[in-house]
Amino acid sequence: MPMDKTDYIILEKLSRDSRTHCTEIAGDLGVATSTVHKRVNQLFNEGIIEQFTIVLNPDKSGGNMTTFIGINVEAEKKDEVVRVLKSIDNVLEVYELLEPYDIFIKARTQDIRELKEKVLKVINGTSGVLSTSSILTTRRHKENTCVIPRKE
Amino acid sequence: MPMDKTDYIILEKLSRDSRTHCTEIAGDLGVATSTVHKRVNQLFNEGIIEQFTIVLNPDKSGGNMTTFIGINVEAEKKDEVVRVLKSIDNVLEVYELLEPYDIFIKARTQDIRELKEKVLKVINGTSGVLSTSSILTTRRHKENTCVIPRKE
DNA sequence: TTTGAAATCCGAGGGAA
DNA sequence: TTCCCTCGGATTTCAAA
Repeated sequence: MPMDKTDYIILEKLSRDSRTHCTEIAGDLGVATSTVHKRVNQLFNEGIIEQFTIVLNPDKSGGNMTTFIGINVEAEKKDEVVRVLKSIDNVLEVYELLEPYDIFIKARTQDIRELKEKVLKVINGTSGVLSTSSILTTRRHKENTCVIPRKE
Repeated sequence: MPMDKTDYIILEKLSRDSRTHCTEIAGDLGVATSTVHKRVNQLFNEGIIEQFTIVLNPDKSGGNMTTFIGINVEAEKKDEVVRVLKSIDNVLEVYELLEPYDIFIKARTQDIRELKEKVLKVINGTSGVLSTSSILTTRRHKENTCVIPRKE
């Protein structure tokens, strides 16, 4: 079933603060609390909401160094390399692409030392990896998790 | 004040599901509910927890095409370009770096058409932008928001 | 700081429109 | 579907250790 304007508003509010009470959302929308409650459950059961989570401040927790790494691999070992990459905590994102790399990842570490120890060393020690190319960032200006759908 | 093991466990549980009841966490930890409640508030007030949010399934909401774009700009116009980039909904992340680009961004769109219309057109129409280089991805294997700190 | 109890408020489910 | 209502349970606060 397709989402309507009410769903978009719910998603937008939850995205801003997932602790927002159904009561409050219902008040803003002018509908019953139980209606919002059911909508949220539906959105979750349909998989539109993947999960409720928290965003940690990297400066104060796991580290604030972001590095993007392009990886070229032997074609037949790509799936295995992807599996290894996904298992590394410091590797937050893993993508497949056509060129100029086979795989592209985003790593988050405390510093260069941790990047080398926990990420690069593991990658370069993985069978099938031909080459890596790191793009080190110096500052993070924005980091959102998803595009909030427009309320058409 | 530094985080202890209890805090790490709370963060890990909330990260998995931010709707987890304080009661449940308290039960697992063997402490009082009010203790967990206070800890969570502290973590939030100290800014360690940046926000409570939801993760949307890109396939079913805003789009599932991820593109990384390297941008070179005139040095004196960098800040202004960053400001423009941050304001684009489809640009989820914005980083500064030294080389081979001045700015590196992650964009999320429904398709290539939207990428061109809502992202590339805007970027190339921004004063100070010298060149852009797009890395198109074909598949998303993993996408986490943050490294969950280890319970030392 | 943690706790335990008290009071308020919310979430969850069922039945009617 | 949405709404109303109610019960069980969670959140929140605070005094005491």
